[in-house]
Amino acid sequence: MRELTRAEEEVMQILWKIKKGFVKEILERFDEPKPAYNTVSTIVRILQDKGFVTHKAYGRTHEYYPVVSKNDYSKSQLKTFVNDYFSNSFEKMVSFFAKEKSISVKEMEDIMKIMEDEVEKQKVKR
Amino acid sequence: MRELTRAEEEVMQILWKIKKGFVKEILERFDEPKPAYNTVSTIVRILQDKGFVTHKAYGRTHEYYPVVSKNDYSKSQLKTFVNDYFSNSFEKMVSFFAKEKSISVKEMEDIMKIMEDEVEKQKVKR
DNA sequence: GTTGCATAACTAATTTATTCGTTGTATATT
DNA sequence: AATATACAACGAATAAATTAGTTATGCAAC
Repeated sequence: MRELTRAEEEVMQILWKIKKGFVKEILERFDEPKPAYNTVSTIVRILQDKGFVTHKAYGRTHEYYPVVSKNDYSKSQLKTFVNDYFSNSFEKMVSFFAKEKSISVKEMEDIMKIMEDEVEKQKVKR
Repeated sequence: MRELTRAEEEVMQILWKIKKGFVKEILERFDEPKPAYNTVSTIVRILQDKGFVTHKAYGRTHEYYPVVSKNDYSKSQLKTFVNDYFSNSFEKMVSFFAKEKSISVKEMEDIMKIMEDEVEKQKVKR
């Protein structure tokens, strides 16, 4: 999956949030100082070329919406990250952050609960 | 912490791996097609300006080594990622990947073990 | 000392990304 | 129908990143 540049990612984050929108609506979601209308319009068209969004035309105006979901993109991004920084091991990554105390006890307990359920589910399947 | 560009990250990954090295040694680690010596030299000097590496001079030649550890950089990167894609919740991220089956049962079991230990450690401290 | 080689520093060239002005066209307004 | 408005498309201008040529300096070999 192609990478998003900074500017492109910012637009995607907005589109993921609002689900669909006209350039004008995307522009509104930008923090000050807002870019020019044309800047957003250009970025959106680049995103379309890259296959991240598509549009529905209402006469002359276009309503854009994501084709690549935030989940799919984040999956691909984290995969690259885990590969580059934790030799492709999720376990290494998670345990690193657990030991670094970047994950609170509460979070760890919640994660463990989810994992227990998942492990159970996988076992049942067999 | 500043971000690394693609080219910069590639050099850092090499430096993190070899611990320290002269430009020539860094160059050797590149896959074909290797960039020009000067390209690597420039990137390393940019990394120095950005504070990611420093050097020890042996006469006219410089031996470069990382100032920012791979751990520190990955921590900062993942923090940004979790913030942007999982509203700053580690738990959301990990459980998303657990449910996506990007984490194997074996990995989950190992992670749970580590978390149990960590939770225990945290509790003892109080 | 002179020549040749290795290297860092500097700088130019190229590529990629970002930003936005201009233009043309469709639609709405009068 | 004429004018105004809104928008997408285009493309120019700028900025940032990447790549590598050129230059200057130090050191080694002779």
